[in-house]
Amino acid sequence: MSRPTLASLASELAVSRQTISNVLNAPHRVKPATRERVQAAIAAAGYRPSAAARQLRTQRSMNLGMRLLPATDGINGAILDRFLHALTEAAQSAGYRLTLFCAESDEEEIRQYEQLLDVAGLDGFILTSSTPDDARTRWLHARGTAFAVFGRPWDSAGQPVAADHPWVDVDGAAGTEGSVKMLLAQGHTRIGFLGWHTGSPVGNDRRLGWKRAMSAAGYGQDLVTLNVEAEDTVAGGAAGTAVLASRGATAMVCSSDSLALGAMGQLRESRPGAFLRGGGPAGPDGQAAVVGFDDTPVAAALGLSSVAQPVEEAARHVIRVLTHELDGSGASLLSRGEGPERQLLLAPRVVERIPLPLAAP
Amino acid sequence: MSRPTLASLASELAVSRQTISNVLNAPHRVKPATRERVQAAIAAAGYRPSAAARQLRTQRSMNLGMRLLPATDGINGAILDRFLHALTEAAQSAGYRLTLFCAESDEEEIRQYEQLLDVAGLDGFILTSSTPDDARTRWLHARGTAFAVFGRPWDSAGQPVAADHPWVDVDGAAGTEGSVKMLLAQGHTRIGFLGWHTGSPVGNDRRLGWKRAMSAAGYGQDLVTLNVEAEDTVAGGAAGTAVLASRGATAMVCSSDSLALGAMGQLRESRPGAFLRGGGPAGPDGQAAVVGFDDTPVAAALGLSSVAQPVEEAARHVIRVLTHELDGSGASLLSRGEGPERQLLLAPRVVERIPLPLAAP
DNA sequence: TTGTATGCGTTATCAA
DNA sequence: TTGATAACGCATACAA
Repeated sequence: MSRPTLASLASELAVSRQTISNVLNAPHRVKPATRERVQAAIAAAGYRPSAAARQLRTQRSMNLGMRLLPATDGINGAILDRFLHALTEAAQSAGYRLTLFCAESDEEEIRQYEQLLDVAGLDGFILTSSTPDDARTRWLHARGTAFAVFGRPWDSAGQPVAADHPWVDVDGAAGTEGSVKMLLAQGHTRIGFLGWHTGSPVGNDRRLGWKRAMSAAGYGQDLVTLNVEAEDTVAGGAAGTAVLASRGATAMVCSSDSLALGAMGQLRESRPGAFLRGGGPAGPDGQAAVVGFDDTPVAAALGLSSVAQPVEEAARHVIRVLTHELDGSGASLLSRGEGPERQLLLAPRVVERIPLPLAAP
Repeated sequence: MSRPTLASLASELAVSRQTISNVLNAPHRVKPATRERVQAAIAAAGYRPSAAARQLRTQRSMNLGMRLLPATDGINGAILDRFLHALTEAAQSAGYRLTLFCAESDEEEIRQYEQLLDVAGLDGFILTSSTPDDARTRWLHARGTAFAVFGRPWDSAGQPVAADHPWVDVDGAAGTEGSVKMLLAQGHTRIGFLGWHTGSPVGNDRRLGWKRAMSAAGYGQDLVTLNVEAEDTVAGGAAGTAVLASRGATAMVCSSDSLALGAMGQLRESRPGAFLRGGGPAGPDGQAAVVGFDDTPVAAALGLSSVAQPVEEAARHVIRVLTHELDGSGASLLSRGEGPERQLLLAPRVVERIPLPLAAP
C-alpha cells in the first residue's frame, strides 16, 4: 500500500520506466495505444512523480523563494496579505511552489539566498521591495539566479534607473496626480501634500505626481508652502495637517493611509463640521477632503478616499515574468515570439469615498 | 567552480563520503582528529548537503505546508501577517522550511495535502483555523501525517471536544470576560454584547465570556436584552449598536474590531459627546465605551480598546509542538522527558485605550 | 517506438 | 573508526 513509483508501475504494466517517463514528459514520443494504457494506469494508481528525485536529476526544484518582511505598521503593511495570496495562487497554477523565509537585513537576505540555493535548490526569488543601489539584485544577477522584483530599480541617488532584470511596479506619481485631479474637480484649490520625511524614492515619486498636477492646474506657486513632511504615523499625519491647515490648505493628498487617518482626525478636531457633508464629496465652502495611499482596509472602513494599488495584478505579473524566464529559456528556440513584459509600470486607481459621518451634525 | 558535493570533498580530503556524512550526522562516531580536519574542509569549501538528495534517501523533506486563506475582511484578517511571520521565523530556526499553498475550500485543501505529500514529501502541516467536525484533521490523522492546528477542535454541534492532535488556541471567553471587567471598573453597568450572527463556535466562545462576567457581577437579568447579533462589518456594528443603545447600553463588548468600529461611529453620530472625555476612560455619566477583538492596527490607530491575541506566541508553539512530533519520535527513546504541551490555551490581553478625539468639543 | 544503462547526492547497512 | 556498496526515484543518452 505504499506510494507507486516509476519502477512499480512499470513492472505492473510490463513496460519500461522510460516509457512511463516519456508519457509524462514527452507524450508525443510514445504510441497512442500504449500512451493511453499508461495514462490510465497512472490515474488508477494515483501515481505522482517525486519532486525530490526529479530535482536531483534535473537540478530544478520548481520552487520559488520569498522573504517575508516583518509586519511593520500594520496599516500600511496590510497590502501584503493580498499580494502574497495572489502570488501563491499564481505560482501554484504555474506549477511552482512558494517557500517563505525571514531575514533581519538585506545582508542576511543575501545569505539566505545562498543557503536556499545550495540546500533547497530554489529556482528563483521574488523581491517585494527595491532599495537604492540594491545589493540583493546585484548579488542575484552576479550569481545568475532568476528573480523578479516588485518595485522599480533606483540608483544610489534615489532616481529611477534602467536595469535588465524583470520588475513590476505601481506608478505612484500617477496615483497622487489622480488624487489632485479628483480634489480639483471637487472645487478645492489649496491642496497640500503630506509626505514622508525619509526621502525615500517611493515617497519622492508620490510627491512628484502632486507637483505635476498642481503645476498643470496653475498652482505651481504653492508648491513650497503646501508641501509638508512628517513621520509616517497617525500622530505624524495630525501634526503635519495642523501645519498645512494653518497655511490655508482645505484638502490634502497623503503618502499613506496612516498619514491620511491622522489628517482626518486633526481636521475633525480643529474644524468642526469639516466633514459634515455626508451626502457627497465636500467642496471648498468650508469643507475639507483627504486622500490616502494604498487603499488599506482602514480607509475602506472609515470612508477615506485612497489610491488603490493593483497588487494582485502585480503579483500575477511577477510570477508570469519569472516563470517565463525559468521555463522559457529552453522553449525560446520554438516560440521566439514575445513573452510577458519584463518591466511593467501599473497604473493605480483613485477610490473616491464619502467620509463616515463620525461627528454629530 | 561548481558546488562541492560529498564526493568531491571526499576525494579532496582522501576520506570516504561516508566519513564526511558521519561528521555531519553522527559526529561522535568519528575520530576527533579527522572530524576536525573534515569540519575545517567543509567550512572552507562552503559545503552544504543537498536537501533533495537527503530527502530521497531519508524520506523527509524538512518542509512544512500551510494553506494561505484568502484575505477576507482585511480588518480582521490583519492578524495573519504577524502569525505568518512568527511561524516562518520559528520554522526556520527549527531547521524547517515553510511552503505555502492556496485552496478554494476545505475539500480542495485536502486534495492539496495529498498532492504535496506525494510530490513534495512535506513532513507536516499547519492549519490556521478549525471548523466543527473538521474533515481535514480527520483526513490527516487517518493518513498518519503530522500536523498542528491554531484553533480548538469543535464537535459537529460547535462544542469544544477532546482530540489527540496538537493544537493551540486563544481563550476568547477569557478575553471578553476581561473586557467586561474593565468596563465595570470604569463604572458601566449596562454592557452589551455585539456578536456575529453566524453561530460560529469562536463567536459563541466570546459571547460566553461576556455572559460569565455579567452574571458574576449580578447583571444576569440583562443577558437577553443586551445581546445582539449582526453581520461582521462596520455597517453591521453600527446597526447593532443602534439597537443596543436603544435598550440602554452605555458600553459594548464586540466580537471583532469591525463591529467595534461600527459601534464607535454609531455612538459618535447618535450621541454627540459620547467620547468627549479624551483625558481618560469614560464613566457612565453620559459617556460611552467600546471594546473590540483582535487588536488590529485599526484599533490601535483609532484609540479603540481591544482584546489582543498572542499570535506570535501561538505561532511559535505550533512550530514547537509540530517539530517535536517530527523530530522527537526517534529521540523519544533517549529523552522520555516531557515535551511541549500538545494542547495549549493561551490567555489574551485586554488593551485599554483612550478614543481619539475625533469629534469637536 | 521501446528498452537498457547510468548518474543526480545523499544515507544506511554491513564488512574490514 | 573507517570504507565499500547499495538504494532512494527519476530522466537522459544511447542502443535496440
